[in-house]
Amino acid sequence: MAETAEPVTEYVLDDQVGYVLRLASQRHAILFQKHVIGNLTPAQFSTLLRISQHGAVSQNHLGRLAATDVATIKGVVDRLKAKKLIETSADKTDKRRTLISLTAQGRELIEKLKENGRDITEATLAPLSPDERSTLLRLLKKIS
Amino acid sequence: MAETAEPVTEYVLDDQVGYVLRLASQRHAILFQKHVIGNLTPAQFSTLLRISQHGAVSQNHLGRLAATDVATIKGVVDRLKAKKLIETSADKTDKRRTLISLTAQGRELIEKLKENGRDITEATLAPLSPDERSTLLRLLKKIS
DNA sequence: GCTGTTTTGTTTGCATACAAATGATATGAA
DNA sequence: TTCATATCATTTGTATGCAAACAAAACAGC
Repeated sequence: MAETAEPVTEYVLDDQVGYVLRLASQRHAILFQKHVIGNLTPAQFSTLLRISQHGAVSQNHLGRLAATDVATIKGVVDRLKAKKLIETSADKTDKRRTLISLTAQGRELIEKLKENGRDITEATLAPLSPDERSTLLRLLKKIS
Repeated sequence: MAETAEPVTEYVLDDQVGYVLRLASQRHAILFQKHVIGNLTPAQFSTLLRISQHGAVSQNHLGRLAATDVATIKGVVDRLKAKKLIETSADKTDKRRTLISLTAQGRELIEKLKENGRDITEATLAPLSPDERSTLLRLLKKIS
């Protein structure tokens, strides 16, 4: 009953949380792209919603709100600006800052985006029961 | 009791599965980078393990095994080759194919990587009980 | 054998994502 | 006030990740 070195348990890549997180994210990305309006990316979508929630924000602050790196948020902001969904203005009290806010067009889009986001979440969670959905959310938040 | 349009439920970005998947992936990526040996990325790590499991494979097949796009797997293979962990040879029966296999150095690394991978998974899942861990894995696979 | 279709590998373009470094500006403490 | 420190925005470099298009080779059906 002793003797042999117990093989801890075989290492199965498909059972590692990082790998499965990647697979789930991949499927969600496909569904997102399929359903999203305006050719927005997930990063652009989240960023728009954060501005809508928070009002005018600096770029760095916006990055923190949307869990996006400073180097990455710049590109996102540039592209949203090119799409005329956001606009920038100088912060009078702090010359380092650029205030970012929604354009009229951006504000108009927000409600549609929320509806859109619900559809995307629904499609992603379709294989799960209501209980499983809340459990998944709870556990994902716990490891975040 | 009727009259007003029921607000479906407010749209809370932090409760959308896509956003939370991204947050969980971010934390995992940080832990991965902190613990991994040889400066491997998650993609490089998975790819090495797949070659180890499967033996010599073509590049496209390897991409499918590791859930990595053909355009992406090329870069991963290039970098693993530059690190001298894998090597390529011509497929005699199919001139289109390049067979990819581990080098001696790559084979040597595999067992350490499995140990390493267990540590990374453990760190990522640390906030969860054993039951919660298997539930999370099960639900993630279900939406993949 | 021919031919239409697939598969394989490559390249380009776009969009995250993060580390690290830099310059400009703010701010707090000496 | 001045100086060390912190914050803001930007830039560079590296690595995924996917769409689209391409040439070469293989294959399936006739």
